[in-house]
Amino acid sequence: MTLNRDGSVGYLTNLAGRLLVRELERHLSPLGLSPAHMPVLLALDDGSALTQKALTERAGVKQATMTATLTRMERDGLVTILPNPEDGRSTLVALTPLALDKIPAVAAAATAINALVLEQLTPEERSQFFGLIKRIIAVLETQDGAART
Amino acid sequence: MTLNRDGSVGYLTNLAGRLLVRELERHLSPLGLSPAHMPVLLALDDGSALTQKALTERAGVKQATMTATLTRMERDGLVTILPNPEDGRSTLVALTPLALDKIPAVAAAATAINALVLEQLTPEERSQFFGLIKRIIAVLETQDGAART
DNA sequence: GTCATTTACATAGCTTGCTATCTAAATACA
DNA sequence: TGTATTTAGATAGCAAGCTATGTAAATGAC
Repeated sequence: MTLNRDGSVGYLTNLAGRLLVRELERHLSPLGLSPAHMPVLLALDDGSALTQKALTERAGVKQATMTATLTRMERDGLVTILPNPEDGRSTLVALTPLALDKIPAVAAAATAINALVLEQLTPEERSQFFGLIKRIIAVLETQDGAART
Repeated sequence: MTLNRDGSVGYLTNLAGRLLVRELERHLSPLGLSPAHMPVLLALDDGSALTQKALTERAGVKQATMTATLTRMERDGLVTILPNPEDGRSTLVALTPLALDKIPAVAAAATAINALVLEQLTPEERSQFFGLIKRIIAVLETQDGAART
């Protein structure tokens, strides 16, 4: 093993990301929800409606991924997807009462996981971590945007 | 949006992880390789053979995930999977010459991505980041292990 | 006003992750 | 020795990520 994973930003960040998804999955599955639903739930938790495009941007996933996630959420009675009267190409997505009812429990799960991780860190370390990971995201988003050109 | 993603360890870490995978994918696809191959390639790059169990542990994925990845790699001529003469339950996995030939390019890709990200950070920030993410991983692995009980 | 381009979403097909469960070999122990 | 347990992989089935491509509506250029 020439390259070692202990010095690899990619390996470590990816592993941490997957472990966080597993943990969130454990909290959400009793609610009939899963991690990919989170950005949609949080964006629409005030009962508003957004286009698929807006949700795609907030979630940081590709458009086709969001279409698939929303299709499953509609199938499971979590969202309604209606034509946008202002633009025949787009749709407006809103949470159903079933999903809105679950919001408090979702918020509690998100808070609990954040706390589980952050309580290991001092306040200074927390802001270091947030600052560093956001800078890493910024570099990678630049690369990702450039690749699309 | 009651909870915001800017203060969510999960959202940010997961996003960074996915952006890193996308970047690695861009480097590896011209080689006929993909991100999930990396832990296998790095573990066996000296021509040695390891059991599937050992590879599973190094990659940090579940056993069934590794079986699927190795099956695809075998299909694509990247690994050989042979019965372990020492234990009839297990198998020994080794890279083929085709895969071994690609190792230098794989190492270059890994180094380039690491450098792309890390050159944005001061040496002190780099060690901060590694220290913090490893502590986060440690907490989550404890949770993950406990859930299996 | 018409045609080309752009935009929003849908669809197809793949990989990679997961859980749950099955089989067969090895190990433990009574 | 013989049965029970544990362990290593395989298999099935699903979710969620991706790329590439198709379709229909909106926009823009003339």
